Amino acid sequence: MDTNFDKELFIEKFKNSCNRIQIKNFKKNEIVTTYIEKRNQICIVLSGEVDLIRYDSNGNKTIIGHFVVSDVFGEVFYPANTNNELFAIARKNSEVLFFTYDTLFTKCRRNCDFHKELTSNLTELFLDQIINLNLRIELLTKRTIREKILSYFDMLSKRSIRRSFTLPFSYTDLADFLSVDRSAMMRELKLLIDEGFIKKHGNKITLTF
Amino acid sequence: MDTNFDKELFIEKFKNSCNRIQIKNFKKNEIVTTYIEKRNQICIVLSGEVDLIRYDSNGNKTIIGHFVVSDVFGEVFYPANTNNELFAIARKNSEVLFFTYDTLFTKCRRNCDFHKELTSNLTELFLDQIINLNLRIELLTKRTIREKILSYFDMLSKRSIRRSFTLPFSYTDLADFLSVDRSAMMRELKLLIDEGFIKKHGNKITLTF
DNA sequence: TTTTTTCTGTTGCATATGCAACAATTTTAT
DNA sequence: ATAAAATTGTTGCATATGCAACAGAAAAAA
Repeated sequence: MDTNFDKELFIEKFKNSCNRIQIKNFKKNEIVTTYIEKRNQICIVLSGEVDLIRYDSNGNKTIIGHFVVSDVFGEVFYPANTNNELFAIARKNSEVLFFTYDTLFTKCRRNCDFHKELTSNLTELFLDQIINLNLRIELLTKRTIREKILSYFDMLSKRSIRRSFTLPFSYTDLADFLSVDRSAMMRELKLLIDEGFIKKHGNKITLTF
Repeated sequence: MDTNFDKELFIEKFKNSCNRIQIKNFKKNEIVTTYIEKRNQICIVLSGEVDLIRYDSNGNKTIIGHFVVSDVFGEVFYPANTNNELFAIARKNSEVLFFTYDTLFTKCRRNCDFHKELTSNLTELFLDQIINLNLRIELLTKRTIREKILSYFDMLSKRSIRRSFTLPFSYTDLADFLSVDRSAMMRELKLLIDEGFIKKHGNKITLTF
């Protein structure tokens, strides 16, 4: 984004100016929230990383979303009658800010002027989230495992401005994120290495094409 | 959404109050916009339907998004260095509103007070778009064609509040939307019919489970 | 440290899905 | 009205992917 909106600053302001919000800390692997009838809840990651998880009836785990600092998530982003059981889990020790969407449109007790700004800043956060979701859809609509892997790696490469980067996931989780079978993904990774497209040391990947 | 924000009204206001926006009409199958360096462009569907399309190097067509009245789309929702060639095409005769994201934060010539409201209303539009994208991701992360079909049908069923509904796509396009092979999808549809899960007359589907 | 758990890497096999191809039907254009 | 184009419905075959299973490595817990 080439706007001059300062997310960090916004979050700092958010944090200190309003009594309608909560900030909680979570240790690695703690459940941050479940998506069950907290209809208007919005969460913002202040530090750490949070994953949104779905287990289907076959026991398949899918990492629906992977959120980092300043990313927004929460049940408000799902339609009311979803029959999915989703839950957010802290992947690292994390700090998460909670509020309800309604809060935005009513004054808080202190009548803080933070509300004036909040809406437009929230627009920016939402925009970023839409961009993330579109990237995710780009990935998921790729037809083969190979294409999914390469798209994702390409994205990480661009993000780090290097041909090398460290995966934010274990390989097990990467498979769940790309929504493919782990062993099939490992097989494809091996092929990509053998064919000289990538190099791999632990969870560090280098693109060689 | 259970807010009292009136999208139709907002769009009407939008349409009449500001000189920073454009409204264009498109006939069925006309290209609405291509995603090439119109970096901050935002589009809103005022009437009709618009699809966002990607063709990959193998000639596979994917319907990345399907937009209806009050849905937002545009290049602003994609990161700058996307190597995807996307374009939006009118699926029916459509009316589309265009503006640039920057416009929001500068006054227009008439100094209309529409800007005051715009941001918060845009937040609502963005929120709706996030919900749509999350639904799409739900679909795409389903592991089998059968699950994708049933999830999608379930969604349409809930939306129409009936067990019967009309597909907004041809079957060819439905396959491109679910990101699967058409013939494989047709085969699976036939199985679903044979096993008594659904009924199908033309593009009208009835759930029977 | 030692033990336990999770993750990685790999393979054989089963099958769901993709691909190609075609006729029949429906829709759109002339 | 007629021709052209697109969609639907179907099938045989090839293969990419999923599934199960396991051993070794690494990480976490005790």
